[in-house]
Amino acid sequence: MNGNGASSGRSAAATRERLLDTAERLFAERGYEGTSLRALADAAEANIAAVNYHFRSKEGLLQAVVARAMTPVNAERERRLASLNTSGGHPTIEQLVRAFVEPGLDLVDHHGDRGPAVARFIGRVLFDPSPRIRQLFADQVDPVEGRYLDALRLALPAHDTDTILFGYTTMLGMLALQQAATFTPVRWRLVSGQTRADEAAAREEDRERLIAFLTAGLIHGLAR
Amino acid sequence: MNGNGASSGRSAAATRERLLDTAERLFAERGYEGTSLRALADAAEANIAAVNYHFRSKEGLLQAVVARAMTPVNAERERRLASLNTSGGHPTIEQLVRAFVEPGLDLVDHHGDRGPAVARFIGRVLFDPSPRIRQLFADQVDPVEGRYLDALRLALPAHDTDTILFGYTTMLGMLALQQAATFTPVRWRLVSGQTRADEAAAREEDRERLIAFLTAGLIHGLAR
DNA sequence: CTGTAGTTCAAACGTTTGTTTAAATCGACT
DNA sequence: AGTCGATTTAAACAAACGTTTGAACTACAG
Repeated sequence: MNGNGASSGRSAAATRERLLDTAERLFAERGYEGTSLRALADAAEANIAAVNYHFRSKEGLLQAVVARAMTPVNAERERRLASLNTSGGHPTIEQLVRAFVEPGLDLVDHHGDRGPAVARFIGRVLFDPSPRIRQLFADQVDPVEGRYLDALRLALPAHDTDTILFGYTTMLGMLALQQAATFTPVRWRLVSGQTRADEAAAREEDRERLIAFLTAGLIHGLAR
Repeated sequence: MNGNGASSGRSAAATRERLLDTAERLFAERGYEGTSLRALADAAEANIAAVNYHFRSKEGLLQAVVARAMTPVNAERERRLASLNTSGGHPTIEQLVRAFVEPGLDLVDHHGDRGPAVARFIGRVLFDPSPRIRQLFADQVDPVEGRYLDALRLALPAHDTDTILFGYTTMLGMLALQQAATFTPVRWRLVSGQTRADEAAAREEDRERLIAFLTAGLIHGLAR
């Protein structure tokens, strides 16, 4: 048997990795349906058939990209949630918000150059119309989701299930929204010529804004 | 000249209307790219070429659907904004939120059977990956958007431009989110068998929740 | 009845889509 | 050197896409 895969023409069996990286970037920029396998293969400097060889299909590739991006996020959320529960006393709303939102936002920082692409990709997937794709994503997030809803319920004992669900959905949606960063009115952002450094600072500001906004909304913005 | 259009095989030149209604519904359910002209024509009981005859192209059809849905929303927003400005004194945050959000949410109620489809359609368009589509929508909303940002700035004089933009983007995003109603964890919603009446009641509750959440976030959740 | 403009229709256009095939090429091991 | 399994490649596949065509059909005006 061969075992690893250092192979032919190019670098190694890094073809698989290149396909993942490129898919992540193109799916983030153009969406899943908007990205053709041919454009993807070209950009990855690979053959069209390589996609069907390494992953089963285009959807298999999507699943792999989602899994690679979400696995660490899920783990980190689980870790933080457990840490909050064992540290005695009920966690505060802000602690819960941070435990959910920050692992998502950290996608950007923990992946070097690929960071922005990963985050926008996940945001896009969340908003995709296709039930198939949403199901695919839900399967990845499902287990942690249940525990979070339970924790939210404990932290907001005065509210009914619908209200809790609204709060959770809002948190999830606003996170995805910020990750997709899709429709900030462009003119305004471009008024001041932004440098690379400015972008990083703006991201940091937006992170705290998001957490503050969500915390305030959950505490002061839910009926009863 | 002919003038009107009562015509051949079927009812009238209601073909145009049927195409608009069907496109609205299918675009809402499957997204723009996910809807083929053939499936659309079948569902509308029309010929494929009818789309290119009545509208110039598939994108022309999309533009027509967006315009039909957004024109009254824009007008209503403009009307409310003007009414707030002439009634003396600065409008409150909640008044501003309502003036922006309610015309959007009213889409559901003001269109009879088509209501839910219209709202979800607009939500979907807002989250579409394609720059073309987002541009198309921006062109419809642009003029009112500027006036809203000015009003927000006046109502929140202590905050800088970035913060105002964050607040506006959040408002826009959460409205679209609720309109798309795309990723409420399905299991939870279905725990209690919901009747038609329950859905209407739940929508009314979500409306107030959204307004309260946004108001609270804008007042208590923005730094400085 | 004839003429004309508006609308519908079946059919075909040329691309592009995701997927499959079968041969070529590779590195590792005996 | 030679075999084997893993990988890459060019080529072709059928299906679906948005769009265009030209004839058929409708209704009304003269």
